[in-house]
Amino acid sequence: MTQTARYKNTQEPTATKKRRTILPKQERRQQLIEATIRCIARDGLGSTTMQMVTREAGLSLGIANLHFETKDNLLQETLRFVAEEYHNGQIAIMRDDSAAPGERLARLLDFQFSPGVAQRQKMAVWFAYYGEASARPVYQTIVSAWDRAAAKQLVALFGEIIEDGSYDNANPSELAIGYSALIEGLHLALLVTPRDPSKKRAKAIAKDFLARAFPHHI
Amino acid sequence: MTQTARYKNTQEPTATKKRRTILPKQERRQQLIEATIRCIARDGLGSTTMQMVTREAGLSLGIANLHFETKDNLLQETLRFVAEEYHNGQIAIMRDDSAAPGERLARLLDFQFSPGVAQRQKMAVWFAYYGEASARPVYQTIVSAWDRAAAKQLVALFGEIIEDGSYDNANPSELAIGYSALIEGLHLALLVTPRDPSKKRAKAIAKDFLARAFPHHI
DNA sequence: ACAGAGAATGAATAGTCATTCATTCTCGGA
DNA sequence: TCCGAGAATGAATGACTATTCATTCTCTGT
Repeated sequence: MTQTARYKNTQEPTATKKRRTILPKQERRQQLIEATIRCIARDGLGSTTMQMVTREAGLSLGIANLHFETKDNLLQETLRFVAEEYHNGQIAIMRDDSAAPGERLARLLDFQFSPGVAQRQKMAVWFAYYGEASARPVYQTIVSAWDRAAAKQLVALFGEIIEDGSYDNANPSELAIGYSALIEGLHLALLVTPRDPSKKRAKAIAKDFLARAFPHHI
Repeated sequence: MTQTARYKNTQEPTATKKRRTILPKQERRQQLIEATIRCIARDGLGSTTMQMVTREAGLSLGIANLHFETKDNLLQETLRFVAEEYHNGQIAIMRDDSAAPGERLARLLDFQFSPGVAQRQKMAVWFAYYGEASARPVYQTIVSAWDRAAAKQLVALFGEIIEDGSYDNANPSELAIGYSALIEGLHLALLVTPRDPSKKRAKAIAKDFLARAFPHHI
């Protein structure tokens, strides 16, 4: 077969053809990452295809390979984006010296159950990657770099609060691991059975954990 | 091409051919489910193929379809097996009337961090399915049926303990959701970064949660 | 107005995978 | 010993998918 027939113009007389748009690399990449997030949330990491992602973005099949080289790379960059967003937000709150420790703690709790973070789409992406983490060390690497930084900040914040309130019997790093695990577990519960607990109740449960540890601050 | 050449015996003169074994349906099914668990833990749910599972079981490619009809069904049965094992164990401990409530709680904690439950392989399978849960309602259905039963038992046990210890300010269902979430979060942490926290430390953190809620019982 | 730089497109390619089923093998009962 | 039921095998099939790249389109600079 020759190649002469490959590029016949198949535009339908009735269909209005979408105008091809050109954007800077960074904007296209972000657009594709956001389409990937929606696809993973809707169809799962395992059955997300390049076709689905590019169609979701309203672009052509080849575009993702043009900007990310491979599917694997697109998925890694998507995880990196979600992980950065979550951990940057947390760290910024915890590092804000203009607020008292108790205030920072309250803001952290708000953030962790805010619509931006605790939305179905983001949590679905988060746990889709965790699900593959045991088989794909690169996912662990991407997340754990950010995780360590956030964990360090949380230990520091808890340390301040413990000193401030003279809480005996309270080990900041044990409490920090416990609190982080509780938050992840509550997010998972929200993802799997969103009605029980509700987001509001999940937040109240996390608050209760903090109130038991730091009664004078909550 | 005719079919005459398809079934030539290709046995190598040097290779010893494995004898074909025949087993009852139930044993073959269990053998395949266990091979599936190992594959998911090693390679991830997304890249587990029928070829890998049957090879892992030391059997032929067609055997899984013979016993499970489809791959999808094999995966569902595998999840069902893991979910049943975990939740049955929990429920049996919580329902054991011969032990005092505090004793049952201690046994539950032991169980949740026992080698059988908190092993890498099982946790990997668990979270692999959670990762797809938002896209596959059938996974939610399988897990949540068992989850509800275990949650109910846990609320009952916490209720007994609260009454027994006259703990004020303690709501059994809020505490039960919190405790379950904490355990899941700790399991996730063990899966993603097994060294930090260690299994021992994770258990201590869960114990600390219980000690804060029920100081006279732990 | 126009050229050319490079962004975007999508048909074709090459590879992988679940599933089927003709055939082979095993074993318990006759 | 031999037969038939049905368990097991694995080559072939058909469907699907990541990636490539020849071609088309858009826009900037002259």
